[in-house]
Amino acid sequence: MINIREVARLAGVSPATVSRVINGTASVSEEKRQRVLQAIEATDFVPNEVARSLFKRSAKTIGLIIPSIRNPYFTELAAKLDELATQRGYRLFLHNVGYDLDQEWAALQQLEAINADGAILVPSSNDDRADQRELSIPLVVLDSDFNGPVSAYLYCDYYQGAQLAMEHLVDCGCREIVCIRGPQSTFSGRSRYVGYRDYCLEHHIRQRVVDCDYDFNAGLAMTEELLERYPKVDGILACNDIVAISTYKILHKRNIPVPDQIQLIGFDDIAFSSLISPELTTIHQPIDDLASLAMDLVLRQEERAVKGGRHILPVTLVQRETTKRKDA
Amino acid sequence: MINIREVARLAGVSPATVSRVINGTASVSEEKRQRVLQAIEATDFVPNEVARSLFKRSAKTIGLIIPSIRNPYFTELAAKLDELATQRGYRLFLHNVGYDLDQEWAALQQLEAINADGAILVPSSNDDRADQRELSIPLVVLDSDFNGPVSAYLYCDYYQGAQLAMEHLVDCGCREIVCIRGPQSTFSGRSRYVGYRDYCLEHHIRQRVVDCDYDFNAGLAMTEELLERYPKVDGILACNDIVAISTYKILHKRNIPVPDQIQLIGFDDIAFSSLISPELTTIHQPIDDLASLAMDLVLRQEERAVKGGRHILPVTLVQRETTKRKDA
DNA sequence: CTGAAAGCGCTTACAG
DNA sequence: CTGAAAGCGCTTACAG
Repeated sequence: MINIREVARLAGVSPATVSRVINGTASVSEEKRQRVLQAIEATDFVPNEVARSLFKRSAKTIGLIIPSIRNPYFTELAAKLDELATQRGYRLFLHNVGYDLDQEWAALQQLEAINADGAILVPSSNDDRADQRELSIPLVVLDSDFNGPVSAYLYCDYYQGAQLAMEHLVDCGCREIVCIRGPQSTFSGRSRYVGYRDYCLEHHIRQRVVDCDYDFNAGLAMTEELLERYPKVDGILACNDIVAISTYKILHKRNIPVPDQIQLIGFDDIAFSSLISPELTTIHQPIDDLASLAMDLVLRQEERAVKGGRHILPVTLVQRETTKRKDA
Repeated sequence: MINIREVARLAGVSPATVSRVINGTASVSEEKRQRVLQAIEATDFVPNEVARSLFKRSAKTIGLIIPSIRNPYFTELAAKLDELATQRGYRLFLHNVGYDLDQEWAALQQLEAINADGAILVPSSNDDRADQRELSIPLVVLDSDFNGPVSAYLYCDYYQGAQLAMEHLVDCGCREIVCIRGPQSTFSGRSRYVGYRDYCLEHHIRQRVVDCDYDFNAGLAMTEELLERYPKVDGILACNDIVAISTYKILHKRNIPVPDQIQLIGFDDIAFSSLISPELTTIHQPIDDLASLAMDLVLRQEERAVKGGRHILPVTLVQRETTKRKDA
């Protein structure tokens, strides 16, 4: 691997001068500039980013830590964040931790160790302590609200989302609504469920709950169980779209008409939810806004830290084909 | 940010000794070891990975460059590769380049610049020259077969896959099969189409082709066009599963029964293809094998380079619900 | 077993 | 405008 000294030697200048023309950080006589440029050309020289970032203490990198790369919601978020980072001259370093708290913590440490300029964390669990130790880089936490020395919190109003969903299901005439709740160790799982629970409490509706992980197979299995346990169900509030899609699959297989016999609503509004047939009614999360704000927050922190700010984004109901209003 | 000198000072030893206990790279007296461990504990010291990798010339990182993070096929590949890398003590650095050749090239250079230990590239185009310059790190190219100074090539037998698909469609009684072909600048798009073309040539079938990008919206639009252009179509070979899913959506919307009136087959066998209803018949790619082999190849290269090896994996047809054999 | 020294490849004051 | 020098934070021969 060629280095800056080699290039300097070839061009007959000092390494400092080479550095200056590469970075445009000071004026260099046109003649030497040309010689340097030629030497770079001739050698295919690419400056060693590691050495550079050791000196600069910045890697021009933002880390993103997500619980699962197999969930399109996270993937869509990552795609948007990636775009934004690139636009601003940063790289996005995606860490997939597979809902493993140790890996999550390791990822955070690694980001710190590679001089990342900031990290965006979607915690694998709301109980974790990943944020408890003071980190040397700005940390924006998404989809969680635990307390810790974090730069900023950012999440959607899931509680409100669940209420919206329930209201809608009731408007559609459902009387026996069961909630397939996600992992209760998770902020999204918890607050969506609490939204459902409170709605039931307020309206004197009996709670009907089934527990489920955020993945296809769990969704398939739990739907079977749900039908067993609540044979008269006429409305289902799924903890997220991928589970809702699994749910639909089982209903379809059993020839249960949707939305005529059972109405179904998901959460997230991933791209697939409007691609399947029938299209899924769901609670839409403003992923793009979420990503923009998150990126703003991590990068702004670089200058002045406004610790612990809380930012809550609103959520909307998107009615599509798996629910139908009574009067319609 | 605390550094190794601080820790050494606290423990009353030299930085070299601290380094030795951290890395277990030489024996240290038990007493000093304890003092060092305590100092590390007390300061929450995390060694600076940048400095370390500057010295070692290895970042314990493998880069993965994909054209699009929004295509589940790439995402599933990334998930598997991530698992494998972690298992072997490497990080996976995912670069999403959005089918942009400049970004692809930049990503490769960046990986080189950060002392990555190797790169796995899924090229955005078969025409690109990303591999033309000698790289200083091992490069395994997936889903492409261009010629260049690459460590290894690895792809599935798409040509064969397309033939399998055609055979199946014909067995199912289709007479007017149209091929929604993917980008012809792409190896997968090209070889799948060529498989279709050659099958048609051999069996004296008229080619019916429509061009499409690898994404949902394109799939939606091109299916409309296809129906316009080939009103008597009774079989569709889609360039990949996400396009096939879009195609199904349009057929469903128009009340065209699948597979009774039109039979449909995809390519890739992403997780979603068996989750939608009806389940999609498709050509299965052995993603896990692909990932394992790719990881083996990049890492093995570290020791001795076997330049330009070509590895072709077989592909299988998975019949599900969007096709039906005549006799069935 | 242990420390002082040199070096990984850059960049930036500091002089001139 | 330009070079010599010091330093970013580690690690590993080299002595002892």
